Amino acid sequence: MASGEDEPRNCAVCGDRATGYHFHALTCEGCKGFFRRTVNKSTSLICPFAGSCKVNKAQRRHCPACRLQKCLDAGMKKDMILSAEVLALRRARQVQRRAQQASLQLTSSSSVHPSPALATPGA
Amino acid sequence: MASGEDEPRNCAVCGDRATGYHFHALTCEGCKGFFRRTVNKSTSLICPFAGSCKVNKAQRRHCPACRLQKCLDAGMKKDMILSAEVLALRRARQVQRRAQQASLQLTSSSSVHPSPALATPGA
DNA sequence: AGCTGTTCACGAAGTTCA
DNA sequence: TGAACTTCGTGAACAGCT
Repeated sequence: MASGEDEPRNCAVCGDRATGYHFHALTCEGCKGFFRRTVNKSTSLICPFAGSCKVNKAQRRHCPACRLQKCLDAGMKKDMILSAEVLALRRARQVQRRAQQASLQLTSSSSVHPSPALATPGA
Repeated sequence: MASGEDEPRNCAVCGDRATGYHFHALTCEGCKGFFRRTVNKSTSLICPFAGSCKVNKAQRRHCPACRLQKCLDAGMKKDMILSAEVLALRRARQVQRRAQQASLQLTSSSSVHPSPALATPGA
């Protein structure tokens, strides 16, 4: 039992196909990105109606205010979003990694492959 | 099937070539701009005829009243037009952006040391 | 494997100007 | 008025960390 059982896994916000849990709720990629982008700018969101817009796959782009509200209702949490500090640290490490990778590549290529091109530069 | 099928994509209002969805309807650039400009002044629009004017590319400018009516019939929604508040906010942000850009330019050009330490990647 | 952020092409808003 | 343009929100694909 429960072998080939394919769960629907619908987005808790708009009903589109969910790709997993994002910020504590089962959502699609669209609502995932929307929440990260929008939750900090929530002050500038105003629903032109009474705040009761339908939020489904087709109409989710029409009213960001109601979409964000539904995100919050679905249990999405803004404190799951990585802080700027953490991101800065992550980026610094990435730079380090890349630099190290590059130097490693140079080392290995110069020691293993004695590139012949450098031997006779100007013919 | 659906191989080289080129969709007509005609404006739902006047039949001109549509450039995409505008305010919830597939329309041309002309009807898009017309709708945004006109929909708020709809009260002052009166058809001199029976309100059954033909609206096509050649005659769409003749009767704004009937053109607007056809826009609404095509499903164009006035609440898709950004509110004055949102626009004001957007403009304020643009002013900020430009000011910041200018100050950055001044800083970089007036600074003596070309330190690349400040990493501000794509915002 | 699962969940972060990042990237980037695209669609649909507004803006400009002849 | 509307063709051309700028701007920016979207979300699929991708990369990195745990």
